[in-house]
Amino acid sequence: MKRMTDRQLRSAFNAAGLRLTRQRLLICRELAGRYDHPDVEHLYRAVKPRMRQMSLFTVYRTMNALESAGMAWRVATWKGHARYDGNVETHAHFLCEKCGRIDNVAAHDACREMASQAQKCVEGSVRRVEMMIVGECVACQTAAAGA
Amino acid sequence: MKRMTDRQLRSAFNAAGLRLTRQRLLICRELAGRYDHPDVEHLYRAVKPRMRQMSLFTVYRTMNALESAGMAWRVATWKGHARYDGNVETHAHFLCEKCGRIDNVAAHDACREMASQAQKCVEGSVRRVEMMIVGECVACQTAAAGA
DNA sequence: TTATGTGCAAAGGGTTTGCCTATAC
DNA sequence: GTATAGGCAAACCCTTTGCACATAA
Repeated sequence: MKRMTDRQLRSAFNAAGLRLTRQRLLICRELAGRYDHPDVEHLYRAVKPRMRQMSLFTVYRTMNALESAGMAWRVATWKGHARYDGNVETHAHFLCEKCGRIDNVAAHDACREMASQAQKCVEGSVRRVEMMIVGECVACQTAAAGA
Repeated sequence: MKRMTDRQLRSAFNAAGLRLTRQRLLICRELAGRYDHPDVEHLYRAVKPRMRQMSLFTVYRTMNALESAGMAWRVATWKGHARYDGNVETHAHFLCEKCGRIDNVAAHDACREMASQAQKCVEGSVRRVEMMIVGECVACQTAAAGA
C-alpha cells in the first residue's frame, strides 16, 4: 500500500464500498510498514497491543476485504499460512522453503517483461502478476552447513 | 514429469531414495497426462477407479514425496487446495480467481529472462521459479456478462 | 529380510461463518 | 437511522500423523 493520509485511505476504502474502521486503519498501517510479508497471525500479534479489543477474526476478515478490493495481495502460502503484501505493483519475491522468509527481489527486467507481456499471453483479464523465486536463504544454508 | 518408461521412473524414484509402488506409478502417470494442474482430490478421483484400495491419504503422501524429490511442483493454492504440476521446468501459469482454472502460458521471453536472472537476484540458492498471471478466464467473464 | 509405504482413523491447524452487538456513514 | 463491521464461538475443511499390516528392494 502506498503512503497515504488517513483521508486518502478512507477514500480508497469508500471507493471500494468499504468502511474505514479503527481496526482496519491499524491493520493497514501495520501492513504498509512491513516488508516481511506477514501472515494473519503476525499482523494480529503486532496490532493487538495497540488495540485491546482487536480480534484475530477481524484480521482475517480485513485481509480478505483488502484482497478483494485490490489493496493488498496474498502473495504466497507457506505451511498453510497465507502471506500478505501491501505493495500491489508487479514485483518479484524470494521464498525460503525452509524458514518461510519472503524477501522482495530486484528483478526489474524480468518484471517489466512479464508485466508488459502478460495480457498478450492470456485470453482472460489480468488482475496481477506474481513472480516468485523459491529456494533456500543464506541463513538456512549456513545453519544446515553448521549442523 | 517428462515422458518416462516404467524403468526410468523407477530409477528416478530410487535415486531420490523412494520406492516405486503401484500407487505411486499410477499417480505419476495420471499427473503426467494432465495439463489442468489438479489438486489431490481430483487426482484421487481419477485414479481410484483403477485401483480399488487407493486411498486419499496415499495421494497426499505421494504428492509430498514427489514435491520433496523435485519431481512435481506445488504451483498454486486455490481455495485452500494445493495444485500440482508434473512439468518441472520454468514456465508461467494463468490462474482464474473465479473458477480456479490454471492454464499453461507461453510467456517464453519473460520465463527465459526470469530463469537466467533469478540466481543473480537472490543471496540464497534457487530451486525453482514460479510465474503466475492472476485474473479472470474468458468463460467466467462471459458467464458474468450474461448474468 | 528389512526398511519403506499403505490404509485407516483420528487429530491438527488455519480459516470461515452465524449471530448479536457496536459503529461508520 | 441503517447498512456494515467487529467480537466471539463453533464449525469447516484440507492436510498430517500414529499405528498395524503390506510390500519393494
